[in-house]
Amino acid sequence: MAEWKHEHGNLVEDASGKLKSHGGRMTDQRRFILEAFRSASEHPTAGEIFRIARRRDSDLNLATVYRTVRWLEREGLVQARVFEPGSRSERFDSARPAAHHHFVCSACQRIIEFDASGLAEVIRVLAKQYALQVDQSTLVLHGVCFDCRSAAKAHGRSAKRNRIARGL
Amino acid sequence: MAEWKHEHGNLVEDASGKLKSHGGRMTDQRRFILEAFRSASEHPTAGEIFRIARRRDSDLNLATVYRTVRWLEREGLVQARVFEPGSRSERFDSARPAAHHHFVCSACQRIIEFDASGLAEVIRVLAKQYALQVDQSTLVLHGVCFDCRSAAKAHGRSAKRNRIARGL
DNA sequence: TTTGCTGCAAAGTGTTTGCACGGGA
DNA sequence: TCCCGTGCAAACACTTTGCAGCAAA
Repeated sequence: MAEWKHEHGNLVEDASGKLKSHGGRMTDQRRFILEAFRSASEHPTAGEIFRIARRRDSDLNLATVYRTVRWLEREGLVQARVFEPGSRSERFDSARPAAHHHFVCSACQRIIEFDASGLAEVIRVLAKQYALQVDQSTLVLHGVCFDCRSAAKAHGRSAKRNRIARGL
Repeated sequence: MAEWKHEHGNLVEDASGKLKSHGGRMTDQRRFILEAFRSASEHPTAGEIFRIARRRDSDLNLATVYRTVRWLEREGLVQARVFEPGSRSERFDSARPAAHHHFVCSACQRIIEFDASGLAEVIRVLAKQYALQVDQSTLVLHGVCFDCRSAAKAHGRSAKRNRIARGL
């Protein structure tokens, strides 16, 4: 995975561009939200973005965060995802062109991204076999990440301590 | 896919078994819910199960449906899934031992199951590469199914008419 | 009689919407 | 001036929970 915390690239600039071409405005709130998105842990929820952005504008409202992420979604700059039923909140993911997939650690909740190049071939075969037109694929793996496995092996270093070590 | 509507097998019997071994009771409500599950379209929501089961017991309550499906989930007989963020409800899936994956048709909303045998190898490689312990994998494909593609090609047979033809 | 299951209503969570105000183009 | 974006509160959709009564063992 090289770096589990990947670059969100130029979300702010991309968004500014989209705004200009639609007669929209780059307000302080939007900038704070975009920056929060960028500094948040991977795949933040609306609430997580809100809590971070609010540090810069204590009057910021959750509704504004939702409006902004939904707008980013419409513009194709981010994607909403639900990684597990039961955790009822959507997580937002910078929608990069290359298909990227996710591993969710059931111990520390970390979400690791990866490219599954081999998957493309599997899907191609399936599409042919079942005569499907496949537009999008989502692979989510659940299990235990390397750190948590090492931790468990080492001895009592708990998933909780892993989370804390990562600042979550 | 052989048959898109697969056998839910003996959900009722399986459930009875689990009930007996835990001192539980097979009530009418539970039976109606289990049978509704079986006769429902693939991957029903709690609401869909409720609407069907209520035809047999007009006093049935949604809360009872939720309690029952959550219990089935705990017993490992069904699995909750969210196929698309934005459709806020969970869908329930008979949890068969073999990993099975899903294709969601964006035209007629049909959910098609398939076995992706090739996927296992892809995952094995990923697990090794990233040093992950993978316990569960979920592959969801979005696109257009064979029927809807044919329909579109044939001429105006709409996705809606497809749905109706399938009794949804 | 004990205990499990139910219906009901209320609460809870995450997300969306109507509205009036305020500020930028 | 126009109208976009905001905060606020209410509405929403889905799911869960507390409780009292009922029913099966």
